[in-house]
Amino acid sequence: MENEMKKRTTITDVARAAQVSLMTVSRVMNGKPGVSEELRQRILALADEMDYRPSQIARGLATRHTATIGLLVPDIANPFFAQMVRGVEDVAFERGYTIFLINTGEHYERELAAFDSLWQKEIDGVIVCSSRLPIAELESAIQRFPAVVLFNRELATPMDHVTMININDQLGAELAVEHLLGIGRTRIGLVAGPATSVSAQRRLDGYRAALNAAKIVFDPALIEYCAPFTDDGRVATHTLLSRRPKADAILAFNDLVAVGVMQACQEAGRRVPEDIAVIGCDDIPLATIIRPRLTTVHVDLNAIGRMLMDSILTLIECEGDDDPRVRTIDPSLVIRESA
Amino acid sequence: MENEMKKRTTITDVARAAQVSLMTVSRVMNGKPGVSEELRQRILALADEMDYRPSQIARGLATRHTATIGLLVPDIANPFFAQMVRGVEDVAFERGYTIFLINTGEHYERELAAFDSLWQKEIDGVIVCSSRLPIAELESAIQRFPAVVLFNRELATPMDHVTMININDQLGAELAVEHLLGIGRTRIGLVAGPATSVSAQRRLDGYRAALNAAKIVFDPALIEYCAPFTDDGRVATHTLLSRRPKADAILAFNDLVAVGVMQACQEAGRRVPEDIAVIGCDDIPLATIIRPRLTTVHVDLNAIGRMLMDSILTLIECEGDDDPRVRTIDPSLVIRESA
DNA sequence: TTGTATGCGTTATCAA
DNA sequence: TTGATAACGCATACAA
Repeated sequence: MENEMKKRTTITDVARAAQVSLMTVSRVMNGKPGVSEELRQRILALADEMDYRPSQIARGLATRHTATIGLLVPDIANPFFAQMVRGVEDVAFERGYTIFLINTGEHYERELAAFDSLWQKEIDGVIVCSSRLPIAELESAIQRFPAVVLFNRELATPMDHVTMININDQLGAELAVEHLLGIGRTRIGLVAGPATSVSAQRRLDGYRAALNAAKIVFDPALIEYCAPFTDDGRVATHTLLSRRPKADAILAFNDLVAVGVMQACQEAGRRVPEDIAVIGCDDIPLATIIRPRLTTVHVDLNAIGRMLMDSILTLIECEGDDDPRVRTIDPSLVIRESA
Repeated sequence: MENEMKKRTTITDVARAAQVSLMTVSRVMNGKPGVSEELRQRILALADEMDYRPSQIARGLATRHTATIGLLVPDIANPFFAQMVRGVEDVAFERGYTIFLINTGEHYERELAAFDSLWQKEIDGVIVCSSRLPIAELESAIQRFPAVVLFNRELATPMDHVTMININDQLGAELAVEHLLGIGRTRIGLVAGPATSVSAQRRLDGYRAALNAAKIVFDPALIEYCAPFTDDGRVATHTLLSRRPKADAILAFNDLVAVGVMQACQEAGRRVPEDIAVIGCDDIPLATIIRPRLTTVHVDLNAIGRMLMDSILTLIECEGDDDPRVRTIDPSLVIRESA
């Protein structure tokens, strides 16, 4: 069996067919000046007829630009990232770029290997979401790329070719706790997510700050860490509830966890929101699907994705001199039925 | 501002440093024979020290292999595809390949443009999920690629370099309807999804076949098409219910739609599953999150993703002579609480 | 306005 | 076991 394709038409083929030099065709394909309108039209028609498409990889070798971006996410199956990735890819497509998607799976070696792999592909830039790498490793991993956008990670020393975009998780948690306080809840639990997560840490900070502002003493027994999934949230909530049966509200690390919290409450004979109010984070589609509808800290994931891609493009194309290197996104609270 | 990176070390740099020719280094990096063990070790050490990584794009130009696969999906934000993509990417990573992800957004021109874009990147193969292109367009779009895997689309004429993998949606629907029949339901509605979807068509076929086998006459008024999302399913169900108030079961196009069906039933004062049994399709994570837990037609999305990537690799690497060009995946019914 | 020579980083081919 | 040379397809710099 031979599955040899018919050879791809090259710029040379077109030049030969048009009886002109390579360069004339090259100029036409790149829309550069210096070709008579008549010739231009003739070549365009011919190229189209011959179904000629310039090889991006030959072009890349010559120009050092591949019109290609690396996108690192912990897990595309997580709706949080899936939604963002869609935003990234939409903008990429509009602007003629293509996305290399890699899942790190929260796995150390895999993330390092991913950087190496992308480096070999000579990408124009890389967008790194929620990297779990230690700060030193991360810095050395990204420094070699021409442009970098870091999502939900901060660098000690800002670098010229990297933009950092962060969700103000602390503010989000504060808004949530303030709302809970406002509806009269004072024994507020926190199902806090992974202890190693930067976001989790920032949300804990916000939680404490809001309690502090209301002069409520912090009770460590109201905190329970867990993996960022529904069932883990459910289990963690049972633990929390058995330790502090009088809790009258719970803030969850994310919406997935929040659903687990609600399940546990129901299993423990508590009504949501009457007995226990529940607030999630992120506002993924699930939040409006579940009953009671989830009150949650909202961020526009799709818009963030678009922003990530926009940012890396200004870094690449405009050399983005007058562009802020640090950007933060303020979430808002969406009040639905669970609190 | 200059964000010029330090130049990437090339094979020439390493050769010069090692006082050998390009070719020797090339042989070592590719693990090819014909280099003395001593030299090999010396060069390996040197390359490592100099942090040398071969440029995949130069290599691609020389070999016509880019270790790169295109992956077309309608929408990565759809958990069905997100889960599959994760499986694809996992295998790709294990095998040293990188994935170009593109969303077609169910949009005609965008899908065509995506094929063009991937063609220019000189990918080694493309995995196409649930293409919405008319058959002729699809065939002409894929024929130029060296290897193609088609998911949930069938070609009239099997081609040598394309493998087709399909979920047996008809069987899935049959299993669901048979179960419904088995628990005594006879007025079974179908919230059928998009009329243009191949899967929807196949599920309708299965639905009719199962009714037929049970000698129940087909009632078109029990069918309602809708977009494949929760709220659309909810609306469609209200329509269906107002037309056929005595329906005692509903099969939904997918799990998202099934949740909408359950919501509509509750809004219409029906209990699930007592008054109306509900069955979904796909078994996405949501199915076990929602209450009552969703009875659904199960497929292992992650495994399918892995299979897609495996298939394209055998097409590429083994020239897959003795490999079936058509493969079908039989779903199974997972009985939980909603039916 | 058009063309020629050269190089991008790598592998393939052939020679030593 | 090693090395020199020619591609791969395109763009840049410079000539005509």
